[in-house]
Amino acid sequence: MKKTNNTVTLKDVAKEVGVSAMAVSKALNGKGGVSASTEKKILDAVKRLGYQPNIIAKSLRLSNTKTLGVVVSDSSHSFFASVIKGIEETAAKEGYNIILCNTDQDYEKEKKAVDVLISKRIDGIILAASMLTKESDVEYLKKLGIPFVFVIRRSESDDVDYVINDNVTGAYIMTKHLITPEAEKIYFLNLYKGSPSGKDRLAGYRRALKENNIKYSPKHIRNVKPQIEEGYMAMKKLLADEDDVHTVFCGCDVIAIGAIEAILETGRRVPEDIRVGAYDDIDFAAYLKVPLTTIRQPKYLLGEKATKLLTEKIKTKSMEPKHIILNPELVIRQSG
Amino acid sequence: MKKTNNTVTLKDVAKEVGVSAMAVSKALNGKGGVSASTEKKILDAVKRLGYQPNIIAKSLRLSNTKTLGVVVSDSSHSFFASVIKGIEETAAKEGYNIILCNTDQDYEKEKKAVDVLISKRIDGIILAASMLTKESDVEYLKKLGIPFVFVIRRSESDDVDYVINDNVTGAYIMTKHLITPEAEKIYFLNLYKGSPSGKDRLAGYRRALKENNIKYSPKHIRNVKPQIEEGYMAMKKLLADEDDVHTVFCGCDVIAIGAIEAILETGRRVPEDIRVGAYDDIDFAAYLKVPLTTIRQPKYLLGEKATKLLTEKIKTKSMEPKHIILNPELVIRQSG
DNA sequence: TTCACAAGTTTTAGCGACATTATTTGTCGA
DNA sequence: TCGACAAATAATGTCGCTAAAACTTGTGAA
Repeated sequence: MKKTNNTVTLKDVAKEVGVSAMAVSKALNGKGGVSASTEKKILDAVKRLGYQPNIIAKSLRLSNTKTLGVVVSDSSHSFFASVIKGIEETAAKEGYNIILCNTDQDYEKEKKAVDVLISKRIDGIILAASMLTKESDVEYLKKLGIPFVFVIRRSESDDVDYVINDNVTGAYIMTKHLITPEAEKIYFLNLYKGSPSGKDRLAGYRRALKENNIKYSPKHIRNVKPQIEEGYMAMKKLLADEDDVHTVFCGCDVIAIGAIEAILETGRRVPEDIRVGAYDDIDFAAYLKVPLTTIRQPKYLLGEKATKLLTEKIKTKSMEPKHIILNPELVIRQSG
Repeated sequence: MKKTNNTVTLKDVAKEVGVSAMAVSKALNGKGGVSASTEKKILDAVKRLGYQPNIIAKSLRLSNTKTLGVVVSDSSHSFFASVIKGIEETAAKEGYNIILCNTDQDYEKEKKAVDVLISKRIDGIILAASMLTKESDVEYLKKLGIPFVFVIRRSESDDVDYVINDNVTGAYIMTKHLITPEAEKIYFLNLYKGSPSGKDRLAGYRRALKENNIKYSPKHIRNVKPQIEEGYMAMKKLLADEDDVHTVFCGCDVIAIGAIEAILETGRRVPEDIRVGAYDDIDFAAYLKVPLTTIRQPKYLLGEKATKLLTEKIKTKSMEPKHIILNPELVIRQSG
């Protein structure tokens, strides 16, 4: 194949200066073994010719790509987008790029995404709000032979790395906050069934109920996908089914937005008629119709910590799994 | 270097089946030239050994990476995040991955990001809300020798590809909408100075004023960065400086959110005391304290069109630049 | 039977960088 | 002046893949 584009290679620089390709390589990587004078000449020529090293070739030779894979269900979701920002910026600081893949909460799509990333020989994977949370999925990931870290959502298995917020405590704090002498029951529009975060939040919710002698009933729980529309529908249905809805804990801010929309539509007020608690503290939480009382997850930090953990694993090739669990924080605004 | 990980290569598969590596390559790429029987044997072995082609090696050989670079000022910004989603999903459909880079609105950082992407031999670049809009920047990009497409924000030069919404018309429509018999002036918290989108929106704004015999004055214009905080501060200052603020056109939704916050804080009402128009129609625009009357940009579509344009350019190696200009749409809610 | 031809298959030759090994050069003491 | 040794530089081979060229077959017409 003929060289169509004007790409400058190591060899070109070498020829220009009148040295071997190896000398150029050494000079550029600062490994020594080159005299100061030739190094200067080489660096000059590099600048003059506008040489850009071909990282692909380097990757093949060195079998690392300085690239991380990031798999996420929906990169446009406000909360995820903030985490991704933390991932990207931290990765950049550590000398990595990220390849971003959306999975649409689709199990098969996520597996395919992982396979593609493996093909592209990324150095590690960050699974953000992954669906691959089962033991068997973790087995699958381990066989791939590259480090990976869960973030936002943990896996069922504890034998892997993850960075999450303390969902049990977060839900506990919020539930406790929502409990008042008058509140004899608290409805919970929890995350979708099977979500590990949802399970943890349920545990926190139940603990708070128990401590306050409120009877737990599965009838008060609904499972909802994290979309405004879904929150709206779920709330609509809840209001139609029950006539004692006065306190609702929503599994995430987005659900809460939909839920509040549904509540207001019926002429009821938030929080006067129905108090609504949420979870996440997305960027717009304070600017909504009813500013959300919610549990703040350190979004950016989640991404940052996950990335640092992953790059650390890549560097050290350490194997024992770490769990980083960040503290949630109650943010009281108006909704509850 | 010794092979540390258990990576399976073409050669391994070939040996397993008892054919040449070439045969395996052909079989996998469906190029023909392999008998049906050996093909079957090869495909079996591939599955059995769990072979994953090394795209890095393939890239080096074929000098394409099936990867696009996406450079954006802030990937967590709601509007940009939606565009990126469109980019990523479309890219995936076309068989590409994306490498995402944040630039923080920093000119130097953006240039560096482009250089890294070039080093990684991506097949094309999408510049989303880029700072590299000057003629000289375009020169620089062209010298790189790979196709690139601007999206969201165009460059000064018309000699490049871009996909934008019709900012002139959008601003015109909004301004016209804001003009009433009583409104004798319309303040404009426009995008930052030097932004091509800002210039276009200013043009649309002025056209609407002219058509309605309202005198244009630079005193009514402020330049604001697209952040809530900045919108808040700008509005605060505007209210302090002027006592005839009754209509404000904000350069984007995020600015409007901050501006409305500032207005409400002074005890004034939106839209009763001050009408606020915005631009973008971000995902949460309908759920804010004062649901935004705004100009809808087709977010996802911007990303989709830009990606299709870029992959098309890569495929055909066509050179003449295309401009895709999408229609903006007035969405009337409550703010104005 | 012989030969032309096509289909199937293997061989060769890189893509661009760098680790490793081989070679040249330069310096200095004896 | 010579040899020894270190420093600088060059040559070679490889990462895994595939385009192109070279080589085998097998088939059917002459």
